[in-house]
Amino acid sequence: MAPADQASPRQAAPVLPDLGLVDALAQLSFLVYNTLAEIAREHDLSVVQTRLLGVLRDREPPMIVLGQHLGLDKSSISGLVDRAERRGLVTRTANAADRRSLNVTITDDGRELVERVGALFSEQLERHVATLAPEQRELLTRLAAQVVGADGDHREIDLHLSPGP
Amino acid sequence: MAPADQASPRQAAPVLPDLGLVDALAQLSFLVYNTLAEIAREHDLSVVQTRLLGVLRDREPPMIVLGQHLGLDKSSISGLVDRAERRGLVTRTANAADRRSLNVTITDDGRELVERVGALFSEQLERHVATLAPEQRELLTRLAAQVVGADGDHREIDLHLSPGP
DNA sequence: TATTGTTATACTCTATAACTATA
DNA sequence: TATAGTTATAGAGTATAACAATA
Repeated sequence: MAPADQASPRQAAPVLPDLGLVDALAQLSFLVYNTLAEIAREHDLSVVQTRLLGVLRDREPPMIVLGQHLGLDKSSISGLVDRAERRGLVTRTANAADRRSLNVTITDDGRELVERVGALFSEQLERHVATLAPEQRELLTRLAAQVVGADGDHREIDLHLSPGP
Repeated sequence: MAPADQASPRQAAPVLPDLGLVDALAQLSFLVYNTLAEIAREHDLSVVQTRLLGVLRDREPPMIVLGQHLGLDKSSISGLVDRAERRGLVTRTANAADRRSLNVTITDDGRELVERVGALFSEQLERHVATLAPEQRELLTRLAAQVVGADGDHREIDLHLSPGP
């Protein structure tokens, strides 16, 4: 490519679009969402399947609770778990306390898969923020956390990616 | 941070989760995405239908170009436009320069709808960042814009919501 | 009676492959 | 031949409604 003149991005100056808060947030979110969707797809997962596995990393909830975590109807969960189970990523297990209920458990394969996807997602996101200086990253983290923390009803994404310091 | 003591959120302090950058970004993005999805759904729109209308606000592209904007195969665009056209939100019009091609145009109804959804999305997002001080909002905007601007291939969300000052 | 989960049904969204009509 | 668009088909994902089993 290299259109040389016309718009000569000589070097560093990335020609930042002058966005308002709402547009900037919308575009950032879209970028992040697409990043996850793309990596998931490369592993034959949808975003919702990835979220399913993410939730199950540290829980073995009954179907109905899973539905609450993911914001889905129980009939949607049935199908979702069907497909994941068919692929050997999760299993349904009996619930000792209530015989109507079934717990959903991630398998070793499922765990391995979600960890791989999570790691790649994390790497890619790091690449996206690579132009930020350390203090800026720190700042962005705090601001994002504050906005998220101020929200009440909080659907799950829950890939808890950062291994933490 | 200042985690007060174990778990006594005396008052204002919203007990911010101590997230890493990646988790904070993921959760923020998820929050924003869900906000749009929910408002769209209340208007019988999916996120992709909303994006379709958003793109068409200032363009009348041929189907194939629409597919490039939205990152979809031409067959997916056919169906998408079919359903939107059936609802009277867009129309297909002849392309003078190439008789194989059809331009897609938003209707007045479509425009009205996407503007309503965009306004509500904007309001809701403003509510989400309401806990930020003006300088923080300014900062978040700049940081988000910088991350977005550093990205190359940029799929469209394009609701250009902020009427701008 | 109420709740947990499944199934039947219907619709959107997506892609691949085969097709038509232009170019 | 190559490109723009449609259609047929297949599958995921979603919800509503009706159902069975259990509480």
